[in-house]
Amino acid sequence: MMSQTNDNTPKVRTRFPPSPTGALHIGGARTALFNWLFARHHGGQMVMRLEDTDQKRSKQEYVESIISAMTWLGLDFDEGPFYQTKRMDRYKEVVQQMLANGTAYWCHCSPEEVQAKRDAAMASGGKPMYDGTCREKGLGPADGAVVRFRGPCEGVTAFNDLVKGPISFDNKELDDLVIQRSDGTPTYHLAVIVDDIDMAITHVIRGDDHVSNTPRQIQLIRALGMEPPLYAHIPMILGPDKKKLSKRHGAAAVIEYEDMGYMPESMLNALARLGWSHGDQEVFSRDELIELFDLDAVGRSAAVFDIAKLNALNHKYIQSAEPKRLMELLPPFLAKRGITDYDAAVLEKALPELVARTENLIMLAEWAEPYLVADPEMDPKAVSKVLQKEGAAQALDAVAALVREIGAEDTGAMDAAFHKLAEDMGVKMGQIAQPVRVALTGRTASPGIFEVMAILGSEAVLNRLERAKDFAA
RNA sequence: GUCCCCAUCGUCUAGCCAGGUCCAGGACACCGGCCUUUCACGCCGGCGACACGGGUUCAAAUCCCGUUGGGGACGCCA
Repeated sequence: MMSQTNDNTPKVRTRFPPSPTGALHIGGARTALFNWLFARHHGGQMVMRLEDTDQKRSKQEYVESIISAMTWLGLDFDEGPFYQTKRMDRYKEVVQQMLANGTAYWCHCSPEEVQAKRDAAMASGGKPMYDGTCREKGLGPADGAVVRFRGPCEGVTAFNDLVKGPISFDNKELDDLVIQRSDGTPTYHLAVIVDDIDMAITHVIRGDDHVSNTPRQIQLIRALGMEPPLYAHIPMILGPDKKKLSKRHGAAAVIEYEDMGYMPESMLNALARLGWSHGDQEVFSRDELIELFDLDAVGRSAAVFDIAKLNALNHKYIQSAEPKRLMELLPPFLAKRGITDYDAAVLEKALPELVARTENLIMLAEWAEPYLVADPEMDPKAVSKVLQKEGAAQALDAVAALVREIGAEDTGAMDAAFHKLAEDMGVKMGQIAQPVRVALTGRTASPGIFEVMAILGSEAVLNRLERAKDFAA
């Protein structure tokens, strides 16, 4: 159904049209992703458009934050960003055209009058709609007048939604909506359809909160003698309480996840799996997503965004990431811990031992710290629980001797030496390894002790062993 | 209120369109075990769902109707 089978079929062009009244949220990002994937999969294009006609709420800083969130996710666009506020003349022109061909009319009803009629309709059990008072009056422009669409009163407006299937609305349910405000600016519906047509959009992929907007937009487009694009309404994303995802649910802005230590590839993967699937596959690279994504595998029901799943994915991605990739993502997180000057070679050596233990970049930085600073902070609990125990000082001395003899870098030999030492001292491995671990890292948890020694190198190991004796009993 | 949409484990979902291979599969989470010098990783196992009621059919998670529940829309917001 979606494949482009003949040359007359226009090339796929999708659009992502956020209104710059806030940061890019999970839901918007998923919409952007689906539009982007669909366009990329079909070798088409995505255009970026900013629906900023609400000049009170739209801000340039939001434009920048939305685009930077998209950049973080790697969602680029082929055209734009276009600003609706820069296309006002065009919208006015279209309104004039509709006024001229009779598909729109001037309405002099005041907002208060209209609202009163709506309330009355609602009170008597009907749908709150404009009653068409000015529809046949043949009025002209006036102070405070708006322009309304002259919608069909009979029949149905139907469309075949690419994810939900056939949907139809009785035209009686649709009232004559305002297309131009009294200040001369266009309303949302008018601006959207003009843009979708002018920008040659072939597929409108958006949240299913727009389903009921669709018949009106189709009518508007037809009133201009044009054919509407195809529509695909994707299910909404809900919070854990099954309500529309919002700030109440904690981090909803995509960009916050960057600061929380998530890799963009994790986020992309998690977003893709919300409402879309490919059999039992859970992990997808960007390229796989492009290759496999299509609208027919998009589900119809709303999905709850589960942070635990994102965590699991992030863990997986960190674990399988190239050290190089991690090293380019890590500096900001290290800097937050005050670590700006460190030996990159040590970090690179440590990384493979650390990744299995962390599910985000914040944790990774935390785990990396003891290897990157000269005197890692000693956890008081670790000191009292391990270092200040009977035999800890002797173990430290014995290990120092081993290091001088074998060198901390020879993991295999050190392993053997530790076992022999434990046997000679008549203690369990843990009674040697734990004091050494605390001495070397300041903590009770770390990678394997031999790996830790190899990462640090003989010199640092000896220094730390010596230093730890001050803490030992 | 009216209209529209949706309904499989706690969560994301496969299966549904082309009914039997499904006493429903995977992933995350959770629980237990193994591994083990710590913390993890990993591995093995467990718990756990077709919203309800009718119908069609030899046979329904799959098709139809209804009920219930949820969501959305009904702006001179987008």
